[in-house]
This record gives sequence, structure tokens and C-alpha cells, in this order.
Amino acid sequence: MSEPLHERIRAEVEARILSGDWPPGHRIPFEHEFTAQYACSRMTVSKALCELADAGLIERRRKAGSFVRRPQGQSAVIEIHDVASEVASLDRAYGYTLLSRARRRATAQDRERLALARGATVVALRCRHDADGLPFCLEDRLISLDAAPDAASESFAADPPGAWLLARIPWTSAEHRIRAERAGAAAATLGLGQPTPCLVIERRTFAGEAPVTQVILTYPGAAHELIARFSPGRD
Amino acid sequence: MSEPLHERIRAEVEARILSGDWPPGHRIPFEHEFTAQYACSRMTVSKALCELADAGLIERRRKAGSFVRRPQGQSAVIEIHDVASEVASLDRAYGYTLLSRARRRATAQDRERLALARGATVVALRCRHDADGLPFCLEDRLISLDAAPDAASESFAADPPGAWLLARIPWTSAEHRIRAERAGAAAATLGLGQPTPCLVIERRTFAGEAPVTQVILTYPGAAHELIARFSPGRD
DNA sequence: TAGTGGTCTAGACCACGCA
DNA sequence: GCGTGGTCTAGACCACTAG
Repeated sequence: MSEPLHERIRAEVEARILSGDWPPGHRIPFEHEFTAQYACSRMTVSKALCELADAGLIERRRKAGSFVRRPQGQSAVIEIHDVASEVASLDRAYGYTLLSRARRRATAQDRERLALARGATVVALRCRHDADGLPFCLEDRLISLDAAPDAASESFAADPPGAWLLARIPWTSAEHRIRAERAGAAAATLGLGQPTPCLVIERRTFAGEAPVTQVILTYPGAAHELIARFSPGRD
Repeated sequence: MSEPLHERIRAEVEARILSGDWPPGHRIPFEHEFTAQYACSRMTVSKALCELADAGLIERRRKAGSFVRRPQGQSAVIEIHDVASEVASLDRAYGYTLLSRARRRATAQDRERLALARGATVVALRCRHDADGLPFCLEDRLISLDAAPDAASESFAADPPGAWLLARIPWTSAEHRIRAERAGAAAATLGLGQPTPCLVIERRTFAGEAPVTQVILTYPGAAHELIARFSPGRD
């Protein structure tokens, strides 16, 4: 058995669908018909068809059967890695510089960035990530000391705060905003001329309802792409 | 049985992992231990643990057991909607204009964009999506006639090609690239001054190994953000 | 109501990888 | 070696739902 049988069934049904042999809306054979065709048990067929259903290629309805789905594709999936591993995956040397660190009672702007209550205290960091000695990304981060009290005694001089937080504070949800922007205050730090467009990623992370951190990552547009390969999901 | 048992097992193990109770590297109980704990068969436990492995939360090794995986960096999920529904969700009036349409043997550049074989034919489209009468997004699309022969006889004068393709051609995977760019050729069409940064989304879609379509969407940066809220779980 | 998929069982054999 | 997970079987009962 070089290849699992359920995998072979899945691949053959998938090929029928992708070739157009079984067009959208077509009812594919019942499970018991596959068990006869492949001389196997129902569990094996079921596993193959469930994989196709998870992949969004078919829809299964009790009593009616399984049908080829009309492709949905409204939404997609993108992976966003943390900066250090991003640089590492490009096979370039990673460098990190802390530009500034401040501990303060949250200003009005801080409270808006991080959805904080009045009177909360934060650590504000600015740092630069380098690849092969060249500026790769500018990071502007707020950390809530309510969520991460240890951040108050951490200098962040040697290691970037992203990995530090990730290793300590469990998070349950995050919100991303991605946009293009003209390099403003970041231009000088990144060694850019003014008109250079940048890719800006804003991320707010929460543990339950409590805000943990907010970060603005600015990448020189020419030097960076978000890349992802993905498959349609269930939905 | 309101909830399948394998689902309950999956949820309880996932909770242990996300709470930090079982930290990265921790070996979780063997399948036979779960069968004792839940008084169920091995298949049921296996299904639950396979789901967690698919989601990237655990790694399973023969003889050794199953282990909590270290977080893969900050991998995340972002939804990318198609342009028409994007405009609709902003509660603005959607408009569509076909700028050009050509059918041709694939040029070298076309072949690179769409990973096509020599001698393939394509339909090349340029169109503009408007919101409340203002340019919202510029679309530059290639369609492989091998994958979508009907595109040869479709004018695309009234309806955007994205939805047309989605309704007809099933796809199994796609590749996205997102970057910031200075408005170049797109500037005039979008009614922009030259230095305006744009958010550029490139998407290549495949059915199995066969390329279907490639599209470059250019959004004026100030007018557009990708926004997503997500939770950790499936990678 | 009858037939489908969803779930589950109590076994089994095998491949792999750590000893 | 030997124990793990990977796969598979030949049944079973149940929930859902189209007819």
C-alpha cells in the first residue's frame, strides 16, 4: 500500500470534478456505490468524501447525497509570520535595534490604538528589524501592562518584543489592517526617500476581551510582499 | 448526543493547549489513554487528534507520541472578498467598466504571470471597479482558455470576470502576493497623482496543477484596507 | 417512511522509529 | 525488538430530510 486508499479515492473524485467531468451541481455516487467500486468499507469512502467536503469541493446532504459545489471563493487565507522568522525564511541575516522605549500612563491616542481603559499604563516601543544589515521593517508597538506586567521590567534591548510576548501571553483573537501608505515619519529611519510607498500592517491582539498589544509594522513596499498559497476552506 | 464525541475530545485538548496547561513540546496522552478516559474506541480518539494535527496544534510521531507544536510564528488568517461584495459591504454603489479585452497567444510575460505552457492562448482584461461613481480598484486579469474555454465567447462588458469565473471554474488552490506600490500606469485610470501609494494584490488561481487565472488588483492606498479579525487554531 | 450521511465500535494488520 | 500512530474492516445505531 504505497498510498492510502482513502487518498486515492479522494484524488480520483477530485480529478473528476476539476476536469469538469462532474460539473457543479452534479450528484456524485453514494457512499455505498463507492464501497462497491473500490471494494472497501464505508469508513474509508466516508473519510475520502469528508476531506473533499472540508476542502469545499462537495456538499453532503443527508438523504439527498453528495453534490459538487459551485466554487465559493469569497474569502481566502493568508499567513503572516513574525518578522524574525520572515527574515530567516528569506535566508538573510536578521538584525534588531531598539530605537526607543517608554513607560507611561496611556495617552488618548494610546487608548484608541489599544482599546484601553482610562488610567491604564503601557510600554511603548519603537524598533527596527534589519535583513543583511539593511532596514527591513519598522515596528511601533504598545504593550498593555495590565495584560503583560513583566514587560515593565524588560528592556527589549536585545530581543524583539513580538517573540517575547508570543512566548508569554496567550492570545485568543487578533485584528489586522493592511494598507499602503506613503513613507512619513518612518522614511528617515528606514533610509527612504519621501515618496516611497510602504506596506503597513496593524495588528491588535486580545486575550479574551483584554487588549494585550498593538503593533504597526511598516515595510518598504519594494522590499516586501506578503505571500500565501492556500486552498478554499469550508464555509 | 448533542455534540459528537470526537468534537468534544478535540475541544478539550485544544483548550488545554491554548490555556498553556499543555505547553509547546509537551507530550499529550497516547491514543489508548484517551480511549480509557473517554471510554470510546481508538477511531474516535484518532479522528479528534487528526483534526488537531491538521490544524497545526499538535504533531504526531509514530512510536514517540503526539506533541504540542511550537507556534509557527504569527500565522494568521485574513479574508479577501471579491471586489463587488467589498464595495457592497461598504454600503456604496458598485460600478463596473470594461477598459479593454484581448484574446491572444500568450506572450512571454503572460506565461510568466500565469505559469502557462508555450503556445497557450489567453484572454486579457483590464477593468475598473467604482464605488459611488469614484474609481475604487483597477483590475488587470489573464484567463487561461485551456482552463476556461467559454471565456473566449464572453464579452465581460457588463459583468466583472471574477464572479463569472468563480461561478464556472472550480479551483483548488491560489497564491496571493500583497505589496505596496507607487501608482504607475494605474494612476491616470484611478484618477490619482503620481506619488500616491497603492495596495496591490496579485492572485493566481489553480485547478489542481492547471493555472486558471491571474489577476492584479490595484487599490488606491488611502481608500482601502484589508481588515480581518481572527483566532488562533487552524494554521 | 425510507434512504442518506454522521458517528461509533471492537477489533485488525502494518509501517515507522526509537530502543 | 516493540509500541506508537496510520489505516482499514464489517458491522451498528442515529439524525436528518426528501419524497
